[in-house]
Amino acid sequence: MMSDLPQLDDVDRELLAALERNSRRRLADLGEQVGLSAPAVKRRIDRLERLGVITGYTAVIDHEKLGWALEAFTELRMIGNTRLEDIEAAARDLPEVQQVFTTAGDPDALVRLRVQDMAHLRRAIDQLRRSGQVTGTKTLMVLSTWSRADRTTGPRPRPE
Amino acid sequence: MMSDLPQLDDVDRELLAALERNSRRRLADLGEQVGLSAPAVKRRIDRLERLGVITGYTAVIDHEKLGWALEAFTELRMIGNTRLEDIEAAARDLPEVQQVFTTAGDPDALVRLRVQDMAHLRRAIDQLRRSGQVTGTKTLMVLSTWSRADRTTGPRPRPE
DNA sequence: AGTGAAACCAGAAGCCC
DNA sequence: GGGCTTCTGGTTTCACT
Repeated sequence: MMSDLPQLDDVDRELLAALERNSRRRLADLGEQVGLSAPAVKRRIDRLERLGVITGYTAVIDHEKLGWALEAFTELRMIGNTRLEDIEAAARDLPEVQQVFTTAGDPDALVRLRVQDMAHLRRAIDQLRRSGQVTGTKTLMVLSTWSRADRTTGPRPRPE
Repeated sequence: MMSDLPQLDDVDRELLAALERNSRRRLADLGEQVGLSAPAVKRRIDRLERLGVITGYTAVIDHEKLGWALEAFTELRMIGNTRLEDIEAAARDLPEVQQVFTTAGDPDALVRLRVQDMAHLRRAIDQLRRSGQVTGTKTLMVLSTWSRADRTTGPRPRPE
């Protein structure tokens, strides 16, 4: 996975930042912001996709409005010979799992969970303990979340 | 923030899942998948946006390809009278901070950092310690990351 | 690489069921 | 609430610089 860095200029970086904030801006809008025409912007974006700098486009969902109101972090500790990718693979099968981070050091992994209520959380943690070779967990309730990626401007224009 | 839950049916949920995977599918495509016409899909999406279930649309960026190859979690401990929102506000000003979670329990907050190298990480942690009323930090290097939101299908079709 | 004009096609709106 | 048709306008391609 030794991806050498593509050559990007300031315009590319500005486009990336704009698309991260709102991936549905019009090509002409983006062009106005960075000082290019719409076709030029399109070719830039195509290139960024081809290079793998942009890996996809996603809708930001407010899971609280779907009834999944609780969030928690669970630290996982595994038996010694567990491979990192197995930890990750086991955890991400659960729909409650939003993110998995394998780490160097004491907890072997951090799992971010989204659940509907405490009973649901208990079930999810039980599942985690069952799957794989977990030797122990420690769970931390989340009181508030802030994500840079979620700092999108509201879905006003909606070209797509 | 007591948002009562909007009434969503299975089609809504299927649309949300599809848009989370790829927010740039054509309305007609989405309609084919869920068994509706394109205008009907548009009305559904408009409603989901209006309800605040969909809060935005963002491009998924591979920060490793931008040279920000290292990731870390830093646990923050603050002096007793620090307000949660102040913790969050202080951390998110740093460009290195990707996510901030305030928690109930031992660490007061978890901060996910993205940096270019170890020197950069040291500077970011120093900043965190300076800003706000941090009494201590403990940092964990991340070996691998998996995010449900990043499981987008590649940017093939590109309507917008 | 970028611009500008033209063609094409997806999205938005109106209307009827 | 959904489908169909029309029309608007953004995206895309092409020719040129």
